[in-house]
Amino acid sequence: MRIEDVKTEQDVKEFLKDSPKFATAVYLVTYKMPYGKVCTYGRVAKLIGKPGASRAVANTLHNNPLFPVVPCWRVVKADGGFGGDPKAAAGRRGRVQSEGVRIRDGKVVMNSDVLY
DNA sequence: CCCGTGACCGACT
DNA sequence: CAGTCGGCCACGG
Repeated sequence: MRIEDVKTEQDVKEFLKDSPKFATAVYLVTYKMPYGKVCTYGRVAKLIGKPGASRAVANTLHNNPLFPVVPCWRVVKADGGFGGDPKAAAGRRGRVQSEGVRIRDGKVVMNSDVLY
């Protein structure tokens, strides 16, 4: 299964059939995130029934094998900041901003409107 | 099965 | 409001 052919939720599941259960759940939730919205690592953890696993979520998204099908750039830190390698972080910030999300001091302006 | 590794979080100073 | 601190947890070696 090639990444170019992944176009539906089923395709995503198929592509990740050999991945750990937790990782699959993370990518699936992220896959559903709407354009122009963002979510925090902690919230994603709760959404998949693993409250407290924010770090694990981050580790997982760091190795996103389905970029850009799975919009991992829409997942940010609790304070709206972008973690990881500064270069990559800047790239994700640019994408989020291009989707119309307001950025201030390098961080997403967190509010109920942009929060998924 | 223990251990180190992080794109983290919330509480507290 | 900016740091610090302890706790968290899946994953791979």
